[in-house]
Amino acid sequence: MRPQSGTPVVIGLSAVVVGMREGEAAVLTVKPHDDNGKVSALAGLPFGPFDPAQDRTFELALRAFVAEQTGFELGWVEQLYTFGDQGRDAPLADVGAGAARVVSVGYLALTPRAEGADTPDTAWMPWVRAFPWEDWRRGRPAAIDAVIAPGLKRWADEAGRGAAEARLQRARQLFALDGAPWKEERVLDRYELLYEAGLAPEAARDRALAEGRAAPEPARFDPALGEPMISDHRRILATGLGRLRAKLQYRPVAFELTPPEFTLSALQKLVEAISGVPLHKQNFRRALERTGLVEPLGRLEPDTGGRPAELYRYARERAAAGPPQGLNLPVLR
Amino acid sequence: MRPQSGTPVVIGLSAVVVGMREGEAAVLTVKPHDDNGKVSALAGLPFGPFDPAQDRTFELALRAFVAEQTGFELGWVEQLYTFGDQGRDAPLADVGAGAARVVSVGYLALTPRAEGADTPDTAWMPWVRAFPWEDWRRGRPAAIDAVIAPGLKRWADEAGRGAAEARLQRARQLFALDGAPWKEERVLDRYELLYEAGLAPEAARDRALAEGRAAPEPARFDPALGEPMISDHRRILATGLGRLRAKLQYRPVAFELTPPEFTLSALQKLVEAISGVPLHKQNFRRALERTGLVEPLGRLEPDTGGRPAELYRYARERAAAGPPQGLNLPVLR
DNA sequence: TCAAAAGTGTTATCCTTACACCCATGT
DNA sequence: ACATGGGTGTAAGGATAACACTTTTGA
Repeated sequence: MRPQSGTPVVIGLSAVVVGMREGEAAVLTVKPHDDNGKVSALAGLPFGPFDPAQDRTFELALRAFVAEQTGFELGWVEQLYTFGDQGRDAPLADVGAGAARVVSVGYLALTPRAEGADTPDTAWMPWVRAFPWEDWRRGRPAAIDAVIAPGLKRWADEAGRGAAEARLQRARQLFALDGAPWKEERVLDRYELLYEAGLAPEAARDRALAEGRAAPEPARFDPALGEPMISDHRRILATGLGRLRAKLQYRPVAFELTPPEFTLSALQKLVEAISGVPLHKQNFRRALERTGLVEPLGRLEPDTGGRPAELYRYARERAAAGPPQGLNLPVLR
Repeated sequence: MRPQSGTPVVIGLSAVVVGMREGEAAVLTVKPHDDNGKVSALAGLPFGPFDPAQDRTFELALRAFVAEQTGFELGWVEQLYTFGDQGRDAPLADVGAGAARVVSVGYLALTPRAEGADTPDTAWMPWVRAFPWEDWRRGRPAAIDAVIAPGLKRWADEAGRGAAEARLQRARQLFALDGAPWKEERVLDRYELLYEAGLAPEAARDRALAEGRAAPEPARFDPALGEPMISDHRRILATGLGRLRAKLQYRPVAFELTPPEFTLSALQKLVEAISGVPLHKQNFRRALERTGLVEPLGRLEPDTGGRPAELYRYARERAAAGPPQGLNLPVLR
């Protein structure tokens, strides 16, 4: 196997680190600065280079640079996806003399300890800030019908004949328009649709860069369309959240985000924060019980504001044994 | 982002191409030959380099070189995993002067047309040949208890105290020993276990290479332990099949493997060939019916050997609409 | 007429969904 | 006593798993 050309490849690693923070699901972000110390206005995911001469595996390299960059030790980690397409502002990097192609390998990491103060360079961002339309916990977000649907409609109308209907169809399916069901795990497809439709500010930026124009002033937080991120990081984040939401349904990943002891309400809040949909209390508990993955400790948590709640722990030993696993989501209403 | 060293990275692409062939699920393999035309004794997956200067996306590069190498046009394609660990015989490649680190991006591809004659260089291999223990269609494979379980037992006994029990536990869960349930989608974990336990010939080879010894004569097909492949290709294959089996249960991927018209029995045979478990006829049909993904054509297929069967087609339009999707597997017995 | 495969009916059981109500604490 | 969450009971409907039987062809 020989490379056909002199263009070198650089492999970058990025991490979607998810944890609970003050009852909200949050991701670890960094404010990148260039070599002159100028700090970017937009946040990014922790990312770093993979050194082919030194790093034995991607995962070890990832753990090392996240610890170095953010002071954070990762627990549960899994590979997400490898991004190599041109034109999504995963652009050229300088390497000695000349430009290199950057390929970035994204990872998803979960941690039960998302505490610790934010520093000037790192912060935990409630991920709903990046994707406000993904939060259905208090019902269908108004912005979907007020802003997103009209925007997509406009975009569909720009297309010729057959294409317009196909675009509308996609919009309907993904954003649950006209009574289509909401599929919470399709986070990436929704983001991609908004990107294609030009509703994500990253799209305009990438187009400008591709055409050699100056990138427009980065847009800031928009309550309907969310907060953009540097490079293709919001896309990687969407990939991670989609994967996490899907995984919730067939693997006991929720427990990678809990402290060692927790109440069932806290667990439910957690699953709701990740999946973005409200759950039916009793059915959630019954489903949990059926899995046998959780064990009451016989002790109470008094700080609930009402009746004290029983504390539970995750019975990890039983996770491997039982036939099925993973929670399912008895959606409320 | 700057590379820390002078070691270059080369990106390779590999494809797990799955199709039905004479009623069996098969993967497309190539017999690699070196520059002198000497052909390897072992089969490999189609693989090729990614050219950072020419190729816009991984997927386009993949389609191009698979077509070139095997004459095959791919249909449905999805990225599997990116393999970059050292020591799994994804070893160094020659690049001009000096060695490069090879990172390989694996893809899964499905095709309804696995016909066409084998050539000297390419062949469709029934994938059960690589993983005989994965075929439970005619009941629990005898080799599991006769060969694999004792082998794993020996391996566990080599470990000290606590470790031995952990190894046994893993073996029990993955290979359904002592009444543990069989989880058909854990193809990769099972292969990895066999590799760690030294029951896959690839392990001895990789150890020899890592220690600078000559690689042992490649072992050939073993009816219990399967047929090894070059490099880490059997691992990539296991990743692909595990993914495919899992996906069967929540996405309508089975139809990417069918011809445009098919009988329900043929579809059932197909799902059984992929998942490796026997299915309950009527419950399979009922489940299918519920999804509404399939439409009778009102015509019959006479060549069944018994009563003619009704022909169906996949109603792709309906796939996007309906709430759930994917078949589930009503396992027989 | 018989083998071979296609195709159906029926039931018990379990899971899911949904409704409504009771319990224990702090103020 | 009442507000605030924690924590049940129960019943309808639907999905699953398992049973065995009928139908239609070719040899």
